[in-house]
Amino acid sequence: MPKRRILPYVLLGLINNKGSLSGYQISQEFKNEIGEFWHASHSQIYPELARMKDDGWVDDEDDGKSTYYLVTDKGLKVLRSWMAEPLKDNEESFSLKLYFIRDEHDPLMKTLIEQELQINRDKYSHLEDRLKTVFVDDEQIRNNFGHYLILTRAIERERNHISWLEDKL
Amino acid sequence: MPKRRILPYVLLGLINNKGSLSGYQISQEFKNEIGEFWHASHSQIYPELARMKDDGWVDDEDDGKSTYYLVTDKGLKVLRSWMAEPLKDNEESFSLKLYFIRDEHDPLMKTLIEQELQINRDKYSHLEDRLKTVFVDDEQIRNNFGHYLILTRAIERERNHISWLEDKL
DNA sequence: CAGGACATGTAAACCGTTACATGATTAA
DNA sequence: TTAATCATGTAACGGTTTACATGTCCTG
Repeated sequence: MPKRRILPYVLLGLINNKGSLSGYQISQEFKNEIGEFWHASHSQIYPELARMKDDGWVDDEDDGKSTYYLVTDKGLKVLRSWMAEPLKDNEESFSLKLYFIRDEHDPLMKTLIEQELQINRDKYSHLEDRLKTVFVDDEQIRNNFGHYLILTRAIERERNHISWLEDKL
Repeated sequence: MPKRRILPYVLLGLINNKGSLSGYQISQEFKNEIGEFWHASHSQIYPELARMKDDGWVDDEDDGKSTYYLVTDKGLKVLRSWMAEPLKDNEESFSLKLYFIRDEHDPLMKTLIEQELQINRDKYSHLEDRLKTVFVDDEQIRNNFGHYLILTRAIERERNHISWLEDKL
């Protein structure tokens, strides 16, 4: 399977979050929190917006200074359908999709958190197994100390993430 | 500046950790913990190993079945020099470099943790500032609930990471 | 003896960054 | 008035993935 292009969904989500945005404004958005999970340079953004307009996902309004884009009904459907797709293994998708939820009571939120919880519980138990099988004795730890550290760190990170997710449910 | 190629350093670090590895074994390694931070497919690994051999970073030994690679003195210097470079903003480099530290008492460990701590304290205070400026009232939170969640989650993640780093020092 | 794992290699496609360009507006 | 920011666009380059290829070895 080809690597899933998610840039168009990110753009849809950003525009939808703010109501309307210009290409330049989108490029500025990536300096904020969204930039923790995704980034795109202006040379990607402008052509992508043009393609999205061709596909009828967005409309544009030009005020003479900038071209502002708005999500169409079709675009909103595309966005929601992407957001409703089951999460894959990567945490970025979870964060991105969560970021694009505006309404406190959107039912998608619970689904997302439950999916992420499942993924992370599996990962957690996998990491614990690895710790037990790879580091059977102290010598293993002493001779691969960095590996030991990042593994225990990963376990602690998962634990922290899981308890946050449980708390939000 | 061109995007820094770190694949050769990752290969050096992996081979150095295990003593010797074949291309195939390296591709399998990415299924383990290292895969959390970096991945490469075999179509990248084999040509890269050939280049590294040309550059004298590794030697190879063929047992008829597989070609095993070993880090040369020159390769070890290259690896250590990369590991000693100041960390940039991304956590992957920290994890990778830590992973490549075998000896519990390697002085590089303290330096790495201190650098990572500095980076994360800065990030933490930046995120706290963002929270204060973006979410000034409850209405902001209600209307951008996903954004609010991922921001508070990011803050909690940093807090957890920072206290782990402090603990290890 | 067939299917899966081992083992290595190259070519094409894809996606993203950097660099190259241009011009308007605004603040020092 | 000049440097920075706003604003948009395209071309070249580079790194990674996917697909195409091939052959061996081992296990059920």
